[in-house]
Amino acid sequence: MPRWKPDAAERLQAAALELFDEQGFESTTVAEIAQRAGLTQRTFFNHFTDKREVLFILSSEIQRAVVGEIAACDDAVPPLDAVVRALEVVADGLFEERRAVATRRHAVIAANPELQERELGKNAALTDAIAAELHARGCDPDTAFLAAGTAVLAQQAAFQRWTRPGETRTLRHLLSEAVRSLGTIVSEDPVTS
Amino acid sequence: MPRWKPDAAERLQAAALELFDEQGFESTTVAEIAQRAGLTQRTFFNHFTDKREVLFILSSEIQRAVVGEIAACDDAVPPLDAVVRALEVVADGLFEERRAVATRRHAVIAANPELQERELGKNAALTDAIAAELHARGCDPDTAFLAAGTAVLAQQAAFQRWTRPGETRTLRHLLSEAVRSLGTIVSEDPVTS
DNA sequence: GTCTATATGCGGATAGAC
DNA sequence: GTCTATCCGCATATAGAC
Repeated sequence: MPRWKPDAAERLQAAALELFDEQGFESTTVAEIAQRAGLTQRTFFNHFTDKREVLFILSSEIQRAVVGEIAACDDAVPPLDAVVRALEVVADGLFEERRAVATRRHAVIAANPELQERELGKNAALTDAIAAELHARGCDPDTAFLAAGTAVLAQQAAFQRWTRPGETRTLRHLLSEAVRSLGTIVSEDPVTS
Repeated sequence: MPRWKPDAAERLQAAALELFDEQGFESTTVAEIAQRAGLTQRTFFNHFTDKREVLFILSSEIQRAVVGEIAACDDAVPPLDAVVRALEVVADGLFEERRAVATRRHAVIAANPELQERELGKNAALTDAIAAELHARGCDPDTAFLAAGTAVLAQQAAFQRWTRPGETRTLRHLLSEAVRSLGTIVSEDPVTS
């Protein structure tokens, strides 16, 4: 019998999500979150550097997974395709089973500018990490940045749809659809043809 | 004879840029900036909501200009092309003559995470404004978001090059080049073909 | 607890426009 | 004269460093 219940970070995230949903991000204190999770404020700050960070518990894991998938991909695969395939694998492996939580989380973030800023930072970090991996695969830096940015943009669009109430299609499906839309949009541009 | 010298905001920005360049963003106080501009700390905060904002004095003007250009564009022009044309006009009209300042500004921002976060926010706001204008022109919201995001991504890549020491090509030229690169990257993706 | 810096609220002064 | 824009002074809340 363990001395403490496991998954402290996950329980803190669940408690935080509930409280942010009920009373808003700003008017919720870290002490409240810890109490609802059956832990102390000190434990909260042991797991997260600040109050916002409790909503981004999966970010680093996602980033590692995506970069790993790209690294494992055959070098002959063109850059954007490599990134999109990686995002699809991660969509199935990490996102699909968490749709309900992701939707509530998305709503909380949409309601608070501070959290939106943090999310933009996470997306930028993901883009940079992907670009670095593409560069390591032999891409020139500019192409790497554009391919990474394009893929993350498609991911954002897909994620936005995926968390809309009533939407039932998988994130993988919506991601493919977003990439196809991008193809249409770009090929319609006279400068590119 | 005016009671005060004109262009208080511009003088504050110039003073701030010098000081941030000399001693860094964090170790420069608002009082110092105001003093170098011949003004007081209170006046600084009358013009800018916080210390970072002094480096983003042109953002709202750029956003208005871009959105205006898109609105003025013929409805038959496809969405991405409309945005790219608008960015090219703004590149010539607002950026090209400020290359030296923009380069120093870019270096200061690159050296500070807080400023990078603010810049990401400005880019996201620009993307949203562009997407809203495209939507008003009849685009569906998803296409609008993707087209706006794509254009802003190309703009970011072009801007990054434009502010590299030794680079002499115009921002308009680099922007066209980035859009062409995007075309290649996306068309090489099997999902889109 | 003190010191420094950021940021805000409120009032007040003056020049130019009407 | 009144109104508005612009700027200054003072007080203060807040947060972090020491």
